[in-house]
Amino acid sequence: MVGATRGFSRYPSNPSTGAPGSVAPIGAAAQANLTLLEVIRGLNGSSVETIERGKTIFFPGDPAERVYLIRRGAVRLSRVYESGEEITVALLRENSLFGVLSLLTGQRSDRFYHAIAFTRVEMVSAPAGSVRKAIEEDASVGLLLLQGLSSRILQTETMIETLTHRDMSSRLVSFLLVLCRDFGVPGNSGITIDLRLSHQAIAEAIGSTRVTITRLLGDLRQDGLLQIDRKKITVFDPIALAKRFS
Amino acid sequence: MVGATRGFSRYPSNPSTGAPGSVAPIGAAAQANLTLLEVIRGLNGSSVETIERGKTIFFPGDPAERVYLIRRGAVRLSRVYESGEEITVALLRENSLFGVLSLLTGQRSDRFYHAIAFTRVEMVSAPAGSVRKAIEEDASVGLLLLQGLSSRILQTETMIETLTHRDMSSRLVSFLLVLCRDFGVPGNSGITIDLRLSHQAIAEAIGSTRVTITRLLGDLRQDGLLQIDRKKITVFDPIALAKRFS
DNA sequence: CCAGGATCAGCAACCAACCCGACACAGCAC
DNA sequence: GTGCTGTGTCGGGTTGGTTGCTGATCCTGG
Repeated sequence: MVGATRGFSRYPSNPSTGAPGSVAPIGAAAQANLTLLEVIRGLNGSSVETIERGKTIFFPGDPAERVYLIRRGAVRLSRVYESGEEITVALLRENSLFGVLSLLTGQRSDRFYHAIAFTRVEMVSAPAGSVRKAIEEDASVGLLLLQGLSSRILQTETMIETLTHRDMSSRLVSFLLVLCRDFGVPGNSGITIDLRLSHQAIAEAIGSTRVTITRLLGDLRQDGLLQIDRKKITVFDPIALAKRFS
Repeated sequence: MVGATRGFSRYPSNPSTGAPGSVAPIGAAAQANLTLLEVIRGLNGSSVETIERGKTIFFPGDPAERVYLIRRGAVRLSRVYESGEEITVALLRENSLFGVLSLLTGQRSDRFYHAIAFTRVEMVSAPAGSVRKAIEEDASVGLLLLQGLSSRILQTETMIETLTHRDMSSRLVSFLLVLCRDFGVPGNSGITIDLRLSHQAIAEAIGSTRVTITRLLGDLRQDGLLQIDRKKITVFDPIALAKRFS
């Protein structure tokens, strides 16, 4: 253990959450080269669904009985308050697990988040009971799930990092970098975030307001750091953007 | 599915994260009534350690090779920036798993958080390899870990909720409620948060500054909502405190 | 293809919350 | 005693929330 002054980078470069679908298969199910997706699809009571953008996957208060895995698209977990205000708790990408609450105990429990399709979503799901049984029958299924959940935790924790920045500019920059990591597709002029993001949606994710996001995005665009074309943001150079931390 | 106007509460009352140690044992290891703690303690290469308050458990940059479970006390995961600024990513309580990064892939990876004992900590740990092997031998171990991780995710997500509040007052109140949930011990005059929290520590957890926390805590105390005795906060009535959301 | 509505982006003026810097003092350890 | 850490307080200045309005863009159904 050396001192406390090693290379701490502000750019979220968690190696393990870098590439979607990077979960390495290990164990018996893996020997057949099964991915988590194929495992879940093979379970009793599983289903494959396509959900249109904006449609609800589950409501708060619904019973938590299934586990979901995103095959394509993005899902937004949010919390709705009495005031009508809504905040985004997580933006889940391909290969993300959600609805894991249902795995927690044997007892019934209810969803407390609202899950909506942020884009058109293809996903597979299975009853929590089947998942539990599958784990007992084939331990490598447990391992796959474990790895999926671990990467969810890392994702969520980088989001916490983003949210503890005090000034909104840093917060926005940090969030954009997270989005590049999770939803970025490289192009010839930079990384394009493959989501149609309204300013309002960004505000709800980082705890700000629509007006502020408009202003800050305008600044970043004027400084030649990014470009917005039909609600899709292209970050020209993530490294340069990362220098924008205050 | 009924309408969108059901009882959304701002008070974090996630049933499944309510009581520490509420992970219900299911499966083969569980038939011997094994808890996650006993399972890990029984693994090859496991160790039981006691860490003094303020001591480091692992540094960023250290190789990620062990999985930890807190038996007693609290652990702080934080990120240190070049500027010397430090933010808290998670405050982990008894029965929380951490260091799960090491489970992710077969390859080597490095810690990117700093884990320090926030109180005196008793914990058990085991090499990631042993944990993997244990899962393969006994599937119910996987289930136990899965449940541990699920509850970590829920915990982290409520923290995100806390951090998306726009005004610091709401953020502080929300954080205090989270602390009551995770570290609260009921007494005759309310719930006491069993941590010695400096204002600075709170600021680092909710993305604010020491001065602001001092002011806001002063307000709450003056309004008869809480009491601070030798750095331990007692919330008289969480419900009343929850009304303090702006 | 176009009309009409809904959602979204951009802008300005106002104002307060809160960050910053600075300082004084209390408690505790050594 | 002397540090050290933590708490309490005060102004000045700025970020960013709020409100309100306008025009652009997108979507849908005729």
